[in-house]
Amino acid sequence: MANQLKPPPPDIVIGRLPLYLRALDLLAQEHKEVTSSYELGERLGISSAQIRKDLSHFGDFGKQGTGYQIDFLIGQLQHILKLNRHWPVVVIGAGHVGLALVNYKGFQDNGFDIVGIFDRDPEKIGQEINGVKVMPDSELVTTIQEYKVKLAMIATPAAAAQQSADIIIEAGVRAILSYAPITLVVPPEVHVQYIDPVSKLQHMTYYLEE
Amino acid sequence: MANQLKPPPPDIVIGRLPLYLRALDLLAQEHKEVTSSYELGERLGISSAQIRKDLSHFGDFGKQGTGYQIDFLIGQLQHILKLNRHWPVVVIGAGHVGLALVNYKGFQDNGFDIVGIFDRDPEKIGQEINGVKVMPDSELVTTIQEYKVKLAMIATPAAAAQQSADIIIEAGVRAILSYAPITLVVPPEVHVQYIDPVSKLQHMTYYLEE
DNA sequence: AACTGTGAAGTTTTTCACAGCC
DNA sequence: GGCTGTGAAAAACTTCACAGTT
Repeated sequence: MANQLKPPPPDIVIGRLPLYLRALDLLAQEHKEVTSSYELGERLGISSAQIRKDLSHFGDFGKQGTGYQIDFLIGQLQHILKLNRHWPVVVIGAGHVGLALVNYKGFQDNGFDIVGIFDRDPEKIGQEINGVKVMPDSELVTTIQEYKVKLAMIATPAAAAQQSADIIIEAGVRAILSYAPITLVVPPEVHVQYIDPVSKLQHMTYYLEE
Repeated sequence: MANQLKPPPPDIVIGRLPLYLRALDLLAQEHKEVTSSYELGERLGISSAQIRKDLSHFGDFGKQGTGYQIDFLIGQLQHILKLNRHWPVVVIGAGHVGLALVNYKGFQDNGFDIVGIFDRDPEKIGQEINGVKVMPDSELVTTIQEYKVKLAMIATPAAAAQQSADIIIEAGVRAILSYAPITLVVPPEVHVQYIDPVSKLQHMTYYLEE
């Protein structure tokens, strides 16, 4: 008999779930109780078929003729993405980018708790931003272990990013959001996402007329 | 006779060109003169075949047996992406995110000149960050027209983002990098890219163990 | 020997279109 | 009538593999 293991949902599908969640949160704020793949699709600029197929990887969340119960679907997506808990996060690098991250309200609002920001420059140690004290790199490993931190944001110069990544992975970090414009080399069990506004601007200049 | 129009290069390919450019810039800084699709691929975690195919949409830039002349390829990519000039950019919203953008060195280093940052809050007007004065929204349209600004970064709260987009598009902006966590509705000739660190973290928590 | 450029093959992703249910 | 879930079809994207050039 053939092996009937379902393939895991594609990563590209996982990446869209946060968008669905955002749109659903907005609908809930508008006191709507039910929505459809058509309404969601229109709000997100995505086809309704794609939304239905994406969700079908995880279960039958809708009702034919009716659509999706918004509260219920939010709960399901939060469960799938493991968002029904708080996640401690560390920020590496206390330059302009690192400080902006600590100041950004969106993390706290969505259950990502910044438990520390770290820098190798002694000048920066001790200052407090948004209730978080800048600590020396020497405390990085103990902090990660103490809070069982799995998530980190790297906001160091490019030259320091790989070294930082090596240290925090060794200490237990398993997912990195990097603002440094270099490709990090990490073991396969570690996930990395990049944010590079310059690359996104350069992508769009292609389409601009001179 | 059949119509022999080549299809335009896929958008996903355009999106990788800035990465290639970054890797090439690094190689040039290391005083290397020649590279190969294999070396580039290894540095970027991309297959060599994909790099060759991507580049082949725009011309024959390499030499068989040798590889790619780094300076030459940098020049070609800059030309393709229209980076052999400076681009004026406006920032909408002078909160933490907007201010961090004005402070970020990467834009200036890559030819993106922030010519103004705007806010509707009178309290914020007049302060100067990194040589740029915060101006009231009322000066937005005239500034865009004066500098012929085609690129904008939106760093307002979600609730204000669509309205800001409408205004700047009307004034002439054709590409928007939005930090607001909502999908903007824009006419087809306007390009939009989003940066949402929360969504990227949520994408990765899927893969973490509880 | 080393490496490009590229058709062809393979894989992934999206869209279509409709049976089935409310 | 309105909407989901889903096989099947279509489209998009990536990799293979190799002829051709230096």
